[in-house]
Amino acid sequence: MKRKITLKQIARELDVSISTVSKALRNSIEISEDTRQKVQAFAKLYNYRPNNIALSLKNRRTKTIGVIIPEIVHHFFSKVIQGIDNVANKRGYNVIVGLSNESFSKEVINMQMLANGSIDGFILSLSKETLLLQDYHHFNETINQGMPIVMFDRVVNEILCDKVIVNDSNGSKDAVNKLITNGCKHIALITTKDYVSVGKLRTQGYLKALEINKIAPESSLILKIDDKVVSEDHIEGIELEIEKLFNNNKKIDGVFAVNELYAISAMKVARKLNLNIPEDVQIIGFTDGVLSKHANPSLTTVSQHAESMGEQSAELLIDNLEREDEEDQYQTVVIETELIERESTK
Amino acid sequence: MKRKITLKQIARELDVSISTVSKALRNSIEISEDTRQKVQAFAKLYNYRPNNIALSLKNRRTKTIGVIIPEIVHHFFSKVIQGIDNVANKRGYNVIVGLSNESFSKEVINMQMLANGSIDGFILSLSKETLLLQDYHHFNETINQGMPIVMFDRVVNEILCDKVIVNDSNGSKDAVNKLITNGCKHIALITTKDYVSVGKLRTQGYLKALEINKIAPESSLILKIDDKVVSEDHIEGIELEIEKLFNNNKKIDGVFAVNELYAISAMKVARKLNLNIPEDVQIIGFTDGVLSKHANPSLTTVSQHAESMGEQSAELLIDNLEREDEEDQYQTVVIETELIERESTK
DNA sequence: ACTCAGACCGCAAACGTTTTCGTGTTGACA
DNA sequence: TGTCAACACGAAAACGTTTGCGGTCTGAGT
Repeated sequence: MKRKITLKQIARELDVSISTVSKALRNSIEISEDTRQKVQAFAKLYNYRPNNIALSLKNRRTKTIGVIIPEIVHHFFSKVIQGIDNVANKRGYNVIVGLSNESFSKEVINMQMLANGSIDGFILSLSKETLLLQDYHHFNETINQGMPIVMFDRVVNEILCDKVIVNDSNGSKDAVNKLITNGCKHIALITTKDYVSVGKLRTQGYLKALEINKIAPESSLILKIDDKVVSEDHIEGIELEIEKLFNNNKKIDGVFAVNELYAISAMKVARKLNLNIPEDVQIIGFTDGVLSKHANPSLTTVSQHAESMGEQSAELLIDNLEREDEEDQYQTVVIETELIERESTK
Repeated sequence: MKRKITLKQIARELDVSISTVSKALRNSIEISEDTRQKVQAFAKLYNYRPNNIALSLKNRRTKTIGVIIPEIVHHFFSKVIQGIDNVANKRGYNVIVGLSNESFSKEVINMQMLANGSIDGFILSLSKETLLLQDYHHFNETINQGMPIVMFDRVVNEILCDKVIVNDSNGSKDAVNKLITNGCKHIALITTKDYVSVGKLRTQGYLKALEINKIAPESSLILKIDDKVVSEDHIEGIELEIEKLFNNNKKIDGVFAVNELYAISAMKVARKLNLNIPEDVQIIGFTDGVLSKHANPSLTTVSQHAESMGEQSAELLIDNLEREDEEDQYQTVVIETELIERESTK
């Protein structure tokens, strides 16, 4: 088990100086053809590769970007990471991930761990707890230290940085519009509490669509679910709430849910109540995940183009990192959604 | 925008030497109470944190582990990453991910990028192409350079390193056994081509269960699907093959599929052919993902405890990294599966 | 007054690079 | 033979840490 070979070892072995080796490997004209060949041959033989850490220290850049997301076992977020990884690789960067688990303190800790030289910039989506507490000091601190941040999906206006968001309200509006043109008269909304920015925006889209179509919103048709907890675990609670919603509003003939899980749960409840989909009730979800695609019946849904979000976030960040002039002109990229029609609507 | 503060700056500001600052911050008794307080106060004020890269260079360890997986938009793999991240965080390590996209060359490139000092060790699962080509030189090279590797799930015997695998054959055997005790007489197997190690093992488990129950295997009941391509995209092809399987074997009353997608596809086909689940045909899948849980009917499945796999892989790697004696005694941890019974079986 | 032990602190090396600036050796040319 | 450019290479600094060692005080003990 031989350790990785260094410039110093090559130098000693070939009886030249370290600088000569370095220059020879970088094809400097300062070095004679002879020595250059000799060094390069030797380096190739021993499979020399410059030590990344040393380079990072010298260049004061790591060519690594840090990604912090609330959870990774989630179609949307993993798709975003895939997008990030695509362009990061293409542009010579590595990706290091941190999971906040929707917790404020883990988000802070993770950022501190990475902000001390390990990475050049952040791409992140805020944890629910952070959104709830509205404590954003850690973002401002890292930005003040000259480390750029790109926020995606769950963003917050108070922070000045690049952002990539989806047109949540428009997407929702279109979805609800679709339900209305499909003949739905009493459309329920299953959404999150308002502190989740995307939930709020999607709620607005729902209301907008009703307004346009001159339908009076009924508060009894709007169910705001509070899932501070990680979603996977308390589905039963969700289903219970949805069942109450249905039972209290027998005339519901359409459902718009702000995420996949809520939509699937609504489907399950509807089935339990012997409602046929899409004949008796039509359902549309948000986020085009694997569940929507393979559900039975498959779910009409609003696609957020997660991979594209990741790609654009990465481009934005790397552009910023490699920009010479220090002119920080932050931009917000808005990605349009797309309604993917499947079997849960007529 | 002030850059991150360094020891040198603190030293200059307080008119002491760099070493004094360093020692003061680490509470060395060499430094007087006075200066210690002064330095620490100043450091706290300016929110000093030691530069990670410099530390990595000095200590020749990065406290970072590299994870290379075939794809991340995949419940199993993301769950493994979550497990890895759990213990990595707990033990003070960061996680940097690389995606091979099931491609051999991307796997090699990714490993080379990370092996040059960026990380202390690897946790990885082989790409399908690597398994097909059987070219493992990159693993041996990194191991020879003193960088430990832990392989999980898709492993290969030729490489000497720690491994974490699931008891594929046993899990499959139990599943098929379950079908048999549930009354199934003609059980189909939907599996992968043999070069995928786990597919092969699960096939063996299927055969074993038949053997134990004195049922003669029929080759016409075994469907080996070749999906070199990333799975998401060509589901139609899969369904077509499965439909042929059903049509050619009208007496099929049980299906064991080596992954979730195949199982779901089988369900879809069965439904299309007006077969009731679980009355006419019972189905069991492998991998307890989100699809199985929320399918309709929900899918009985063999859980691999993905998160636990990730955790154990990380423990194994970090133990190895932090072990003083160089005694490499590689171990293979076998994780037992668990049959999770849901609605797709009686 | 001399010695000596602490107490307190700085120097310098080391980790592995890259790069600037020198320095010594050629050969050509006057 | 002396001068000077071209050529080939080395020394050293820098990135930001940690740490062994040596140095300079002060005060106490003889």
